[in-house]
Amino acid sequence: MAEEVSRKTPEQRAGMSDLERLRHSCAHVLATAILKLWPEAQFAAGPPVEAGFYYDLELGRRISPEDFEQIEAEMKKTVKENQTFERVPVSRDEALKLAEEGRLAALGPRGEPSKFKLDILRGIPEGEEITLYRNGDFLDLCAGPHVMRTGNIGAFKLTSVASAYYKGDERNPQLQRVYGTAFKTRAELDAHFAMLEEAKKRDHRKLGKELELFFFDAEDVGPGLPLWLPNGTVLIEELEKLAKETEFRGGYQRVRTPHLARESLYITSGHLPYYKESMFPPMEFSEDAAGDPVKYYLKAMNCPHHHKLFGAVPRSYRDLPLRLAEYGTCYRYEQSGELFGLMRVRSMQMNDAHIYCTREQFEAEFNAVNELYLKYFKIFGLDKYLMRFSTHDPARLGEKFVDEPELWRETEEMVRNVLVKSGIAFVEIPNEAAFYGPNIDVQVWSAIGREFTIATNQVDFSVPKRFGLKYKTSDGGFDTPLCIHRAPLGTHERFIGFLIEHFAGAFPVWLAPEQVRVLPISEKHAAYARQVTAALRKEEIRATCDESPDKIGAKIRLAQIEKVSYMLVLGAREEAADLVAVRSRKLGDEGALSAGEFLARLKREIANREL
RNA sequence: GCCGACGUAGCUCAGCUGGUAGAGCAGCUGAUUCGUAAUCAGCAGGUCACGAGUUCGAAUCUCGUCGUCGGCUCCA
Repeated sequence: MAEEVSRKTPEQRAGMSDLERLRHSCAHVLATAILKLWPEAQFAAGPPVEAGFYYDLELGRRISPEDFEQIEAEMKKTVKENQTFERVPVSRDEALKLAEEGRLAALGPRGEPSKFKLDILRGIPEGEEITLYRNGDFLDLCAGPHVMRTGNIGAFKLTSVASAYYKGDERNPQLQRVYGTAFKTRAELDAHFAMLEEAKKRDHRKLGKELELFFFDAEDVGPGLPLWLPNGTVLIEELEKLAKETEFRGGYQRVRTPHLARESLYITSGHLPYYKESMFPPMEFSEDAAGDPVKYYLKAMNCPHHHKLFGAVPRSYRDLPLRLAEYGTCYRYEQSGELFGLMRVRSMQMNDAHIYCTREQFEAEFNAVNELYLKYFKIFGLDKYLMRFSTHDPARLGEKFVDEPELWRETEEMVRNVLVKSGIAFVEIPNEAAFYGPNIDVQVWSAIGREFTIATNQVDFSVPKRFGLKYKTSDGGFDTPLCIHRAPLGTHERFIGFLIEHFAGAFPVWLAPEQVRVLPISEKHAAYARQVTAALRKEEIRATCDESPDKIGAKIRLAQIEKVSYMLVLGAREEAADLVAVRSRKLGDEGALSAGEFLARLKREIANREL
């Protein structure tokens, strides 16, 4: 996205890795091939991306995956010819002339100007060097860098075709985007696709079905509205338990609020009309004798309700910081094309809390929230994530960002301090903050490589004012609190979607829907097995007993496939000695223990939330 | 919402250029009572997403609707 909206700096270009150069070069080879087949194609941008490259183009005919074979064959020819990538510096006038003649991103002169290249050219600031790159007959406006020769592209493959707006803007024409990937060697390419196959096995949508965690009934319940099966509900409840324990210790108080509210609440909060597109349409009816219509909206966020709770009672500085927490259910009308398994849904439960505090308390509170994040990430063994610190753009105060220059400066400085002090790696992105304050998002990647915000921590110094929230200060006056919105566990839907992929469905025992399955070897030991199962369940261990007439091998296989944490194999030997033969999903046969010893170990693992 | 692909039993999939549906697993029933990843046999399961159209005849061709997926814009 950034590739086409903002141009890369010369430093970024110089820093492009060998693989990125190779892929970018492959994009040129792709364009060369497409032009041989359809000379009228108009090209826009063709950068390397995380898993490969793409080139955007406009063409009267639709390119479909069935065309890939033909395109790849042409690409192979170009690679085989081992053409040199020649860097051609030109003056602005020369470049403009070539674009007018349709010779950019083309194999030769054409009747039509290279319209997208012309547009890109006009966007290049005065004084910046303009370069073209040539391989064979193909000439393109391009800042490079490239590999030396087309023959350096060892192995490539086209992967998909999609559509994209020119420069990523909905108002611009829609282009066809052909995706591919390339590597130095065939072996690396094969390894890449093997890795993708593996990733598909951890896809939460697949595992959600196999492990009976959740399901969707788009017909009768509605798209993007997940229903949680018993196994998935265990995950939810264990996460809530974790959150409640942690938040209680962190001085949070729990609250509960309804799922909907009248229109006026969202007028006050500013969600209407700015957020209206993302809200379900209102329910409208007349409530009073006068027959005046009233509108109710399903809540898209919990903050307005929480602000009301802050204001419900007179507050003093002695009450601050006030931390209100709720696993609130929100509803957002996400665009149909956006829905994606559990990762983007229309009903979601947020690990939400709002911390109302003074400016003096802010840094300590924000730091505490940050530490909470790290604590959680450690529990889940989450190490591949990116902290994204979004700040405002002073040039857009009063337009995109509330006009409080001093507060912006102050809070951003405090947030930055917290991040730097904690030693967490983060990237700072200007102009990306919410209108009411800076925020930190935690980015993670799904099994198939899509990026998501898993958690968020936002500063709000604007909305409390809109709600007229006040507390009595020590000198007898009134002040408006700052507010921190935080959701370190994000929403149940997305967080669990992420956890399913993170653990590939094999949850640590504290989270596992089924912690123990007792497997009697034959019917003769069913009574003993039931007794052991009952003893475990009495201790609130999620244990079941498999009394099917299957052989022990089949029972074990099923338990392994269903990713049960522990299996207890019970036969004549165990029954005689009052033991249980422990088999863990991870390590296999671990030998016999007394039921009491096994239970003690299990309870310790659960209490410590061991991975 | 936009562009494209796809939609066959609970799941994974077969069904060639139109001749009114098939497998494996899961399920149910019966037999088997077995020591660390699959015991055997039988039975049952589908308005081929939905609705129109073309045709003597549609899972198969056309159009529309809905949904899912891959992207784009957007977000937890």
